[in-house]
Amino acid sequence: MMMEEPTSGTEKATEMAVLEIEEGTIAEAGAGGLGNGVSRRKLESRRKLLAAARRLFVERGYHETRPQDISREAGVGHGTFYLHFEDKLACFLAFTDEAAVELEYFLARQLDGVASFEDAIREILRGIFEYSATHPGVLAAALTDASVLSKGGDIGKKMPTTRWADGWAVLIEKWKASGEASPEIDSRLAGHLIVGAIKQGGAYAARDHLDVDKVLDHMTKLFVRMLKNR
Amino acid sequence: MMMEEPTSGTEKATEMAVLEIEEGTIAEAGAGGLGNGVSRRKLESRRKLLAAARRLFVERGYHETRPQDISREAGVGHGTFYLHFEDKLACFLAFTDEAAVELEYFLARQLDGVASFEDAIREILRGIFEYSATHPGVLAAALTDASVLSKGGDIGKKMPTTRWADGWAVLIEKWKASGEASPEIDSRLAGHLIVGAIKQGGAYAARDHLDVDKVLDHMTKLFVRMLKNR
Amino acid sequence: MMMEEPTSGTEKATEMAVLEIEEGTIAEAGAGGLGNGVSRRKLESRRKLLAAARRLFVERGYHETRPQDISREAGVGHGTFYLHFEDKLACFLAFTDEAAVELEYFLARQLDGVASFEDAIREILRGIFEYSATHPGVLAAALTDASVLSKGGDIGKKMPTTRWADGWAVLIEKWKASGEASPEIDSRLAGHLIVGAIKQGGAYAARDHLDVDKVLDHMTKLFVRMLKNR
Amino acid sequence: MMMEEPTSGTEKATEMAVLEIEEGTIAEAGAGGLGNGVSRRKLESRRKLLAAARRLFVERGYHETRPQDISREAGVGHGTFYLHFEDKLACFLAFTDEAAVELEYFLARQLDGVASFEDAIREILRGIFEYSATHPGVLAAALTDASVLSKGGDIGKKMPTTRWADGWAVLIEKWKASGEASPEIDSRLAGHLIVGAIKQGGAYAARDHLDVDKVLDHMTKLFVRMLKNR
DNA sequence: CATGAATGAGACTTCATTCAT
DNA sequence: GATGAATGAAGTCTCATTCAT
Repeated sequence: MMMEEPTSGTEKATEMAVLEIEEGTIAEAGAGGLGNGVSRRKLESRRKLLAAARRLFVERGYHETRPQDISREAGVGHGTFYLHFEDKLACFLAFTDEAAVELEYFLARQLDGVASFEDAIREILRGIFEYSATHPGVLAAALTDASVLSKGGDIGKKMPTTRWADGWAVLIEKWKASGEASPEIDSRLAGHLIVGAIKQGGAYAARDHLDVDKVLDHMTKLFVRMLKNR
Repeated sequence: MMMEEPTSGTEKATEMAVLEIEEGTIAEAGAGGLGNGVSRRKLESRRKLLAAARRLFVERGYHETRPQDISREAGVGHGTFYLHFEDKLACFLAFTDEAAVELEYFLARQLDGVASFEDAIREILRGIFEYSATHPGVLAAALTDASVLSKGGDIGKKMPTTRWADGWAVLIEKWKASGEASPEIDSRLAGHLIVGAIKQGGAYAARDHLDVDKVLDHMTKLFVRMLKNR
Repeated sequence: MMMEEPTSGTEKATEMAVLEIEEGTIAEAGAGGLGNGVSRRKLESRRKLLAAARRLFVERGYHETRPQDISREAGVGHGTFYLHFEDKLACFLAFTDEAAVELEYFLARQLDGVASFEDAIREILRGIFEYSATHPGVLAAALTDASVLSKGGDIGKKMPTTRWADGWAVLIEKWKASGEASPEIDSRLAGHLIVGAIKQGGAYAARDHLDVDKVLDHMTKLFVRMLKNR
Repeated sequence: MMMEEPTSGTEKATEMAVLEIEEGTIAEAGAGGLGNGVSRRKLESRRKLLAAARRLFVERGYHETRPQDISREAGVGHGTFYLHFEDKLACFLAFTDEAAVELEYFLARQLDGVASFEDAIREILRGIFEYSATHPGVLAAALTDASVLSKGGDIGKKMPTTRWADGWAVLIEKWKASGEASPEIDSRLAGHLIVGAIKQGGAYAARDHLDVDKVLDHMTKLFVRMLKNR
């Protein structure tokens, strides 16, 4: 559910989300007539590269994907890759960011009009699982440990893991304020624990082909128990 | 224990365990002549290689550690590496197993005579944190995602992550039986969630230099809340 | 003295030399209306490119300077480079020619009204050293070995080295005719020796931060000794 | 005479000189039985690589010679190159050193029993020209400007140019002491001038196919005039 | 005429593994 | 059993040049 082969159905949603973002950018670029042609061409290349990168990073993982493969898959020259990304790592981080933005956008919808704390947790998890179902392997790939990416240690960029942990922390703070979550919880730590648990649990569920609904149910219950004010 | 898979009770505090075996060997050697000497030499090489591998895998990670480095660090010839390990991956898995065994042995002590469920969780976590303090980086390295290790996908071996998740599952089952943990918990899933949470939480705590005791306290509370029967 | 950072003082002289050529062109263009605008625009681009090329070839050397760098430094598009120069080598040779013309123009002034043979040598050297002081690195760059420039061997163009060696040969012939220089000297060979000596000596003086006046004095004496009729 | 096509006659002398040096090394290694086998194999590889490097650097120049070409020419694997040289530059410098040692050894013979200052100059030049005749292109290649070799500027190693300039400086000092050379000469500067002159003059003579004996004669005369005490 | 995105051959270097000694 | 020299496929990235806009 959270790993393995990329599907065809995937790309539609992906491209949609990406398009929306890019449309925004283009829209911002404004009414200019000339610049847009150039810009469009370059953006098109970048889009193709990023889509190819996503496919390959998901399918093969970071170390098994060569810039060359990405270029070929994207149907552009080898050099074009380096026109858009400083290096392989930058490309991976761009993929990772894209996935994060995409999931967050996805979740935002999921949470629309959700009232209770328990429902929110369930809907977020449901969103993640649905995203994982329609974008197989993307989350697993995007959550790749930063430590295996760079030679010199720190990357400097905020990886999705941290980003999402922070997101959870914000939510937990809100629930603490509303009295739904226990006031004694360290929300940042709890955020990290939850993200770690989701990552591991998702991988386990995918590997052993567990029933998604049951897992969702269970995880919801466990997280609620962990956080709920009593 | 001559080649291949590292052993069960063996690697106490690695070096200690090895010493014990060697003492055994030496004792045995008593009457023996040639064969034993050879065995000792081989074991000695393997021990040095494994110790070097651990140092380097911890310090630099899997991809940044080359068999040559391990051999040099161990003070043996490069070819010797392949007398003891089929390939680099096998060596890493041996390290990983060693660390798992070591931690389990460490935890076994920690749990001696612990009665209540809450105390058990606290003591296990305390054990993990203490082990991490005395063996910095080892757990993080040993928990390296299987997906970044091999080219062809599956490894076939049970990685520490799974192993420890199973361990937690067994404990949870026990606690369910004694009525301390909620009967409705899926212990295997919960085991994975906990391992993921510990991994992520530990990395977060280490990265941000959090106070270990506070983290320990918090994590204990959260896990207890998650599991406890009410 | 003969190397290092390009200065502002440089550009004035450069532009002057180039301007003279351009003025000719513009004058020729005469009454034309449209053509002139285009021509001016094109010349402007070429001038900017050449100035940028000089800065970069001096600062980084031939192999470390890419056409792209030159274009960016010149503030024109990358493609524009190839509108003005057949390839990178042609651009370098243009730079080299420009420097040669410039130095010759510079020296012509220096030699105005110099009578004796010894004074002439001293004034030429002084001119070279002054030029080097106000155009740091330009001569060193312009004297780059032809052999490191092209893949296929010969370049076909006369490089400054040869050009200047020929210049010295002409002078020496003159001095031979006037009885000041020894008649038995092979002036072409001597010209090359002198140019080689100046190049090497200048590099040495620059590298070791020698006192310019002393070096000038010494070199003058040595060359005079070498050539003088006795 | 000092450039262009490498010949067959070349290699014999080269290898001889190299062998002598290496025999010395091996001899030093002493009577050891075991180590020698290994050492011999490695030295053999290095010798083949260095011979290949010399051939290619001479024939094509530094920038047109790839490590890969050197390995193939030497009949060893690509990786072997990096077993012996840290990088391409290190290999070039090794070649350069070898040539310097070789020429110095060559010249030492030439100078045996030469008494007068004029004879010494003539014999040194004759030695250089003879070396150039039997090792075509080697000196021109070895005298490659340090500035075109490395990206970051300084190399740190003393190039043959400097080395030989220093050699001349020592000789000139000696001649000054014996009263043969003018006492007012700055020997270090003069050394550089002479090396530059020889380099340039040699290149000119080679390019224009001048008669070696005439050039030798002329250069001797000019240098003697330059240095002689009167 | 001007632009700058695109190109792809090819540069240098690394490293897991083998094999002669 | 031990050694370490040797291997060569593969990796990442550059850059002189072209060409669609």
